[in-house]
Amino acid sequence: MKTRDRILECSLMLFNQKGEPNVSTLEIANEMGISPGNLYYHFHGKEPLVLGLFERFQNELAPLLSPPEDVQLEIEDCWLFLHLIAERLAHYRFLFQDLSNLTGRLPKLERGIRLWLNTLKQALAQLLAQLHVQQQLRSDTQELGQLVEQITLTLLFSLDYQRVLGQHGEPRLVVYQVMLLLAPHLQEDARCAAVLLAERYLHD
Amino acid sequence: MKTRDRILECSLMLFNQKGEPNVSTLEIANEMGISPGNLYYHFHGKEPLVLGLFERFQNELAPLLSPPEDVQLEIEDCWLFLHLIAERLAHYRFLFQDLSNLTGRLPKLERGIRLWLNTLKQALAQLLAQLHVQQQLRSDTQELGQLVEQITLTLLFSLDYQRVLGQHGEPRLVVYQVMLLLAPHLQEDARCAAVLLAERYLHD
DNA sequence: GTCTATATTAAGATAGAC
DNA sequence: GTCTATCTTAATATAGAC
Repeated sequence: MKTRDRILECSLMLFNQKGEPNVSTLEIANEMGISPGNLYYHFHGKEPLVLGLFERFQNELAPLLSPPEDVQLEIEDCWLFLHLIAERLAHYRFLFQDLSNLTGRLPKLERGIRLWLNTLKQALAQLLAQLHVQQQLRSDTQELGQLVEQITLTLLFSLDYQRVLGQHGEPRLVVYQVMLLLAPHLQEDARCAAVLLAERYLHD
Repeated sequence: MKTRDRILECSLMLFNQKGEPNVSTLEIANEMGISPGNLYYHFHGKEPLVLGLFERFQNELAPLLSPPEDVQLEIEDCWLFLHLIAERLAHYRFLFQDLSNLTGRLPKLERGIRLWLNTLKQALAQLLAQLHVQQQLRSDTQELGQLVEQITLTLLFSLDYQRVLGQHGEPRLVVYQVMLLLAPHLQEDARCAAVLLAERYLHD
C-alpha cells in the first residue's frame, strides 16, 4: 500500500479513536513510524487530510445514494438502506463527532457536507415517496418533509448521543432508532413488520 | 457586576459565537479589556470556565426539571416546557456544539452532563406518562421510552444540525421539530391541537 | 520519498510589581 | 485585584541532506 493511503488509514483510525482536534500530525507520523517531515510531504497539515478522508467517505457512499429505483419496495429494503448508511457513518464517525467544529474551521468541508446532506435527503425522500405510493406510508407531504429532516438528524448525531451517554457508539442502535422513527407513519401491517424487524435486528 | 461574573458572561458570548475550541483565554481577556494575568487569577484556564458556565446552566434549568405535577396537563403545557428548555439550551449552545469534544477532554463535565441528561429524561418521561394517563397519548411503554430518547437527542443536537445546514440556529425550530415528533403518538384531537400549535408558533 | 533538524507561532501558565 | 513581562510547551511549517 502506498504511503499516502497508509497515512489516510492511520489518520482515520486515530481521529475516530480520539477525535480530530486531539490528534496532531506529529502523533500520526509517530504512530505510523514515519517522520513528521515525510507526512508533511504528502499532506500539508490536517486540513487536506480531513478533506481527503471526506472525499473517500463520499466515494464509498455515492453508489448507495443514487439507488436503482426498485419496482417493489419492501420495508426490508428500507432497513438495508439505513443499515448501510449508518455503517459508513460509523466508519467515518470523527467527521460527525466534531461536525460544527470542523465545518467552522474548514469552509471546503462545510460546502461538501451541505451538498452531501442534500443528496442524502433526496435519497430518503425518494424512499419515503415510494413507500407512500405503495400505500405503506400515510402522512402528508409536509409531514414527510419533516420526517426526512428528523431521520437525517438522527443518522448524523445518534452515534454521538450514544457516546455522550457512555455507550459504545453502535450503528445497530442508530438503525433501530430510525426504524422506530418511521414506524408511527406506517400503515398497520407495515408498521408491525418494521417494529419486528427492528427488534429482531437489535437483539441479533 | 463582579469581574468573575463579567468573565463568565463574556466567555459565554465568545464560546457561543466561535465555538469553545476556537476561543483562547487571551482572546477573552482582550475582549473584556483586562490582562491575561487577571483572567488567570479568577479562572485557571478554560476548564474551570467551562465548568462554571455548565453550573450556571444547570442552576437556571433546575426549577424546570422538577416541575409541580399538574393535575390537568394540556398539550400547551408540553409546548411551554419544551420552549423553555430549548431556549436555555440555545443560550448555552456552545456546550452542545462541541459536546463529544468537551466531554472527552473534561471528565467532570462528562459526569455532570450524564446526570443532567438523566434528570431531563425523567422529566420528559413524567410528562409523557401524564399525557398517557389522560388518554391523550397512545403507544406502549417501550415505544414511549424510545420517544423520550428521540426527543432528548433532538433537543441536544437540532440547533447544531440547523447550523450545519447554514441556518441560524433557531430554538423555535427545535420546538417545532419536537412537537412533530410527538404528534404521531397523540390521539386524534390532541394531535391536531399539537400540529396547529406547532405551525402557528413556527410562523409567529 | 524519506529523514533530521530547526523555525514559527500561539496558547497556557506564572512571578513579581503596583 | 490587577497589571506587565516572561516562561513553557506543543503544534505546525519548512529547509536541506540522503
